[in-house]
Amino acid sequence: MPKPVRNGASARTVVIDKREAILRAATKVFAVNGYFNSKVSDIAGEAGIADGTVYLYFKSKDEILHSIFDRAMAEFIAEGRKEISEIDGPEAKLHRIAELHLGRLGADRELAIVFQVELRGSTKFMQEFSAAGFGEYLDIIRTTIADGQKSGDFRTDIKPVVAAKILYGALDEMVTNWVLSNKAYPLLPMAGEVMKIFLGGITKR
Amino acid sequence: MPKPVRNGASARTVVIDKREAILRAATKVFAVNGYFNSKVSDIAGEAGIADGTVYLYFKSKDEILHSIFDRAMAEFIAEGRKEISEIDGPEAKLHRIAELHLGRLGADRELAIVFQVELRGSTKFMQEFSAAGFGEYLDIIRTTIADGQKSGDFRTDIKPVVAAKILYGALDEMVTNWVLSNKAYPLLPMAGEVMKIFLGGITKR
Amino acid sequence: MPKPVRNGASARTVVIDKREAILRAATKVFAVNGYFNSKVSDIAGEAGIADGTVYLYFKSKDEILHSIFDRAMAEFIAEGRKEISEIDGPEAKLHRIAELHLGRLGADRELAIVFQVELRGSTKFMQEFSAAGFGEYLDIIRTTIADGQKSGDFRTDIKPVVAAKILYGALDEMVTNWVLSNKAYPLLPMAGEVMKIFLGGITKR
Amino acid sequence: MPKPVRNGASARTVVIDKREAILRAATKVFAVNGYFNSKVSDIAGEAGIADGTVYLYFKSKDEILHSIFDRAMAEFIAEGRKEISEIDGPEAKLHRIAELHLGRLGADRELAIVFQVELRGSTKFMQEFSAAGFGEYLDIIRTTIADGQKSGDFRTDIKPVVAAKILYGALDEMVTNWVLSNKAYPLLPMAGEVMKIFLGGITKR
DNA sequence: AATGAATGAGCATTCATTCAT
DNA sequence: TATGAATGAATGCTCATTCAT
Repeated sequence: MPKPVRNGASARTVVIDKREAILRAATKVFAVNGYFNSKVSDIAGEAGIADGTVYLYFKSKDEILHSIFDRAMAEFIAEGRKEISEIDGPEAKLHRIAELHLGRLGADRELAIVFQVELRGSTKFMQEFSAAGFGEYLDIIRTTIADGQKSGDFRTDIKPVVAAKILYGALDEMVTNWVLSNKAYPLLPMAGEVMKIFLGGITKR
Repeated sequence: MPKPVRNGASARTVVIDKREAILRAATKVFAVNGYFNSKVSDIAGEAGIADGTVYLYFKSKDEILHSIFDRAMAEFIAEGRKEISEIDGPEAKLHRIAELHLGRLGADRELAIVFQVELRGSTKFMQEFSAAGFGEYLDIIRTTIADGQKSGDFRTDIKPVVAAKILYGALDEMVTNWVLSNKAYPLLPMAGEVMKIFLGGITKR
Repeated sequence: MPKPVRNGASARTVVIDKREAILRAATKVFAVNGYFNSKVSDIAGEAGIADGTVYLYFKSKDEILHSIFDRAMAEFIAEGRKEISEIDGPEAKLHRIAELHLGRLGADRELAIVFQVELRGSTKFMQEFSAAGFGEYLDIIRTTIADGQKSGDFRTDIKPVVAAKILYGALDEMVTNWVLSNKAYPLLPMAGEVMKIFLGGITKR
Repeated sequence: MPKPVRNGASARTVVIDKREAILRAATKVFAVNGYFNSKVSDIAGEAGIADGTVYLYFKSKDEILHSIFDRAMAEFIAEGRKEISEIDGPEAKLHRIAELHLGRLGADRELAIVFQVELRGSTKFMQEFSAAGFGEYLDIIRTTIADGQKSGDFRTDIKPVVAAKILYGALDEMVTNWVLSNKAYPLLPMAGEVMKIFLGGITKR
């Protein structure tokens, strides 16, 4: 039942905006205080709405955290797939993944904090996380490496799964260090550093 | 409720034992439920003591988590230093570090869970963690790599700090994956896999 | 959402209909969940209107409960007065009252539940209830009994007020038992059972 | 592990006392405000303890209400059984039951309020109530009436179940009226009034 | 040292009511 | 009239910590 709309924005837009506002506010609040130390009223306050309103868009505090992850991970994966499909050569593809990974999180410190720190606050969540998007992400890397082996670019004496975890772990560590560091340095350039070593390790000589 | 003492253990020994018992119990409880979902009474119950007794050995629940880390990290570093001092060659040293890292955590799944998951539940804690032993651990790796560059074994176009983080990140990811995996596989052998790639990446050709 | 109107009903009629619909819906909802466990939105949903619309017809949730009682009690009393005025003899009059009481509630289980159970959820409400229609109802019974004493039909060594309460209590208990019983039996026939004993107790021998 | 006790009271006694204190406080608070309008902190305050302490003795607010009923009903039934076993003749037995019923509740107005009003605030509770002690109580009355029929004292053209409900309903109504009345009159004497009519109605002529 | 009963601050969530449209 | 999104006050319950014994 669409109500008359004054400007170009639809009623649906308003809803999306408020949902977005809550997610943004929650990301910020979680980043600063941690999930367990954040109160729902903090999130509502940050979003400029009443406490109860949060529950019109999310079922629980927990669901907010999940949504932050879901939304970001979906974008992450979609963007990743799209970009590497437009690039030729496994080395260039991996390089691009590393740039996307560090570029995206490096551009949104709060999101990075939630990803690196809060998301891991519980084994339960980590396992759901692992079962969901994370596995898919790791798979993109693994496949790219396997393709590189078939094309003769990469050493065949290494297991793609393991190599994928190593690359992910290296990138992840860059982010965690960056997040926890007090010094403000750009995260994106670390992609080159990581790839220099990683490609050195997997490329055929 | 003084327990009968078998050997000539002093009162001090009893204290140490009880402190140890609490830390062991807490590691187990934290591993299963997560830090925030664990009650002090759960820990006390697991340790077979009264709730209040916990506070004779630790100032707060938070301090217990810190102590778990402190104790493990101290052992970790001491053992690491000792072992690599007995080994010659930067490659062999790094290899030994990887083995120690995965060997130790692979032998104590509960400790591994607390390290990989619970320890990261708060930015605040992560920063303290970072400031403390973790930096020292990373430094051992960094120094070893720098030594390898001086000795001509490793490429000099990479920054030791970055390479150290990459190695740590790769090892860390192995542990996290192992912890979150439902399949029971040995963690230690992954050390070889990681080193195959990492050394390939930093060794001069 | 104006519904198509079949007959020449005025806007006023629509209002009355909606008010009725809310009361009917509320009776049903209260009967199932109890007053305190019923949400205004449940009532609105049952009535097929928006939550806010309820407040165009009733000032508060509390007022709805009052209105259910008021409306039913007014009907109850009016019908009672009318019927007993058409009947001769105090015994027959009391018998008719019992039949009306059990007949009416026996025909509307939901209303009966609200009367027997929900209406008594608060001392405050019970006192208002008592002060209002209930006293009037009891008075009809009392007067009939007093008349029977004057006419020489009933024993004069009993107080009409007490006897009236006893009859009301007996009928009320029949309803409560019927409401709470899982077995489906007709309530009306219990009127005869009650009167057999009650009249036996108050009739001159 | 009995701790040294100063006076004759055991540790167990202390617990019982506090549990009792909570039940007494809750009965008072429920009587004044009604169950749903009473806060757990009100009960704790009335009992002179901290809010959390309530939960050391009761699982929930709901359980407190149940316990009030359970305890009182158990006493009620035990006392009833004992007394009527010591009395001869069905008329005298029924008379004693009426006296006990009105005497007990007439001596504890708060308990009476909870019994008459709060206990009926929810269909669910009423059904549990019905299934539990209440049925047993009604059974005592029913059996006594049936015995009176066998002994030739009571009319045999009435069903004992129905007669039992009528007596209970009459007594119950006396209590409810007394509870809701603003005038302070003694409840116990009403027993005689009720029995005068009830026995008149069921006794053989 | 050890106990565990008692404390009370803290918080997610609900829902009656309002009001802009 | 009607709507239903938004509000925000209200509260049962938990659990880290204390302390009398």
